Amino acid sequence: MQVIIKDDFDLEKIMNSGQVFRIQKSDNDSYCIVHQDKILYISKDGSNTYNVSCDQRTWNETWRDYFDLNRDYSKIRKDYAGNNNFVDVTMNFGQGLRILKQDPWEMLITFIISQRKSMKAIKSSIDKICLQFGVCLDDEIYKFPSPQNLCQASISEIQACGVGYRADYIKSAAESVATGALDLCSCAKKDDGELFYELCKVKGVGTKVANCIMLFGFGRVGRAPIDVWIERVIQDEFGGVNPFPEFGDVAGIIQQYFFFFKTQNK
DNA sequence: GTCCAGGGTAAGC
DNA sequence: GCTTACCATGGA
Repeated sequence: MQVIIKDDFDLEKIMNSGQVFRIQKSDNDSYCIVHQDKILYISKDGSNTYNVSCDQRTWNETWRDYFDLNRDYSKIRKDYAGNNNFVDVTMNFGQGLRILKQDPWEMLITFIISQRKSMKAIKSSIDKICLQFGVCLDDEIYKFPSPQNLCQASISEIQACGVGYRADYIKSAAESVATGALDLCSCAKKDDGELFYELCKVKGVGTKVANCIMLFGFGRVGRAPIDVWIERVIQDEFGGVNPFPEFGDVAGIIQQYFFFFKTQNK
């Protein structure tokens, strides 16, 4: 089937923006994306036209939301252009980026793993976890393991995926979600403050990781995670003053332009 | 071998 | 409230 996407949409940039670790690029410029129990193969076929492997209904009900296609990113770039050179440069450089709305449970584990790890090392660990504990969906493509799958694993089995001391955190988080002590479904209805508070109760989840889970798993695009790269931006480009409050309810999107620019131009 | 990575926890103050 | 030592491991 074919779909038309007119707004900012660059899968290569999205794949390399540090928010998603479950996109694989194949030789023929086709991307394979795993989301929950679904696989999407998508490739460009014209300026605004894409070939997708799903039907219209699945596209509308699953992937439009996943790609955040109801938000006008070009308008956001236009709204914030012309005030600050660094903002202009990074928005231009990152044109095509979007904030994906991924599975909250997967984001919880993914960003617990992310602490003090490079993006490549994160992807390597996620791949191993899916291979070890996830269900096989298709040829060599594995679902991210469920909370039940993961809390049945031993600490040493989890550690074998290269996560080091984070294995304790992962096990504990999986137990919280599996037992219902942490209900991610009801979390989706909470406001930002309450959701942040709930996530920070999980061992291994602090301010930065909680904001990543909110931004990439709950679509809370007002949240701007501050990691080592963004901290450098604040020091080098804004004189040590956190600029994100001025970007209001799209601070997380601006943050993503900054992060992508910095990590691609190191 | 050395340094850094999308940080957090617990102890100490 | 704010510092600081420590945490395992992969990748450059």
